[in-house]
Amino acid sequence: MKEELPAGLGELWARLDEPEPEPRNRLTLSRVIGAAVELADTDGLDAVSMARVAERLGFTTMSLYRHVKSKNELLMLMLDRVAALPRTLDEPSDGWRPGLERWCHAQWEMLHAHPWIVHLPITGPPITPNQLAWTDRALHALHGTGLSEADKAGVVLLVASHMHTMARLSADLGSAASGESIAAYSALLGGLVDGRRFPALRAAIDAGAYDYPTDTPQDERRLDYQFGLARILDGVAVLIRATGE
Amino acid sequence: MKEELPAGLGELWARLDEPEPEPRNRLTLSRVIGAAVELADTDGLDAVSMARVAERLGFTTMSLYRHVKSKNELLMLMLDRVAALPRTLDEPSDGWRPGLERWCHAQWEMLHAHPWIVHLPITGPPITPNQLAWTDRALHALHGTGLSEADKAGVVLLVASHMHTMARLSADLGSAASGESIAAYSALLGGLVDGRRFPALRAAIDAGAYDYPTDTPQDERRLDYQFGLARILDGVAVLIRATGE
DNA sequence: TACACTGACTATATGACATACACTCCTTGA
DNA sequence: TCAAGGAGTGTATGTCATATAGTCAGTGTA
Repeated sequence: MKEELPAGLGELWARLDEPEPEPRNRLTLSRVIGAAVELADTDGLDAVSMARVAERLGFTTMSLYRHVKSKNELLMLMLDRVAALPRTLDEPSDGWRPGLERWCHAQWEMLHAHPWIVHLPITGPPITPNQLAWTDRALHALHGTGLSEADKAGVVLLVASHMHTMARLSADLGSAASGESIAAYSALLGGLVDGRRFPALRAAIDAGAYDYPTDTPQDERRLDYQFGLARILDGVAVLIRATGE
Repeated sequence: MKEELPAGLGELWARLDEPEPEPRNRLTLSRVIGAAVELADTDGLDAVSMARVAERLGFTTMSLYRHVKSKNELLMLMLDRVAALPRTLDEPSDGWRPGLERWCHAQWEMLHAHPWIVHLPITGPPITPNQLAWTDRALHALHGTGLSEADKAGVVLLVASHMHTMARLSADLGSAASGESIAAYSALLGGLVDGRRFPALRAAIDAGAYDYPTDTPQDERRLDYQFGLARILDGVAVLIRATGE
């Protein structure tokens, strides 16, 4: 959770673009990142320790530090590795709203392919090339709306935050695996909430507003981001209309 | 980040309500929580280790485990301790929107009084009494809008998530203390972003959309949650209007 | 051919951390 | 008076990131 704003960043990105020099049995930055990502994908972010990454590559723990300044840097590089912009986003959209919706869908796909992303102890703003690319695409989608640049930036932050939050919720619910604990939670909540202390909440629970569908297959049981996104975009539409007047 | 859904929860809440039995020099659950909260308030969440909490109380590390099952449980109790509903929210509001806005303001105050809240490694849904109370108040604010219970729940989740996200951003930016690194980031961003690769982002930066006001006093330099909230509530208004038809 | 240098990896060590486990008392109730 | 249990202690284990000091093979220079 400690944060040092990095110094030689450009240098780091340059190193990323270098081709693999000698494909011998040598350790490379790319291999380190790859192993770490694999670990996170299969066993979660907690499984990513310097020791385990090194072991998977057949080297000693400390060898990683030849290629990476700290574990924090490795985590940042993992994010960048995985956050490549999909082709889909290059096609032109008809209007800002479909554009942003497509952007969100792509973001959602990425966040679900690598659920550990939302658990990265990242503090501070995005600075990796791929992250900047995502931001650029979202801003681009708002081109022609008449919004000020500051408003565009605000909208992008809002939308991106929403996706991030929902993905995190979804990942947490999903990793409380097999749905059992979800059902358990529903029951727990139902039993815990006293109608006298919490009448509004009680009513919502009784109406089934907090039931998660436990019968749907594992993959579908993602939390839905659409509802919130629709509200947000409706609100953005209001702003755009007001700006145009 | 590992999650076990707790067993004897009701029992735990009951223990919270018990009056302090003997105010001698004994360790109590309440004192443990209090010391932990003080530590987090002054030195951040990372400073909260079982060892340091115990030291502050003049006991050994292991003594804490007599009152708390795990550090995770302690973190949950810290949150509950600090998340008491303020009186303000009891007064009636004229309409759902002012009601939600008041709710958000109160939430913002709380999150800023204890910035570590947003860094709690909480996975899974809220279950402490005070958290439920907050949810209940928010749902209550939407009473009379004609929304379905499920929609109300969706709106509350959306609004609460937004506050949480903005508080987190604000805390992170604030803890990169003294504003220096914020300015440093602005400069870094400005230098890093290539106008050919990221034209939309470049335009936004050049328009000052990503400048943080470094001249405002420390306390005011909080990230603003109002912009996003206004968009969200505008969107909710659209939904309410559509529902009423 | 000799040698020093360098870059890549290893070995070992440190200090923080959560927490298991086995105790030592002191208080309380019978 | 004594047994029992509760409260707190002491010690130990395993994991973690990472500092520091090697080791060793290959390379360029004399």
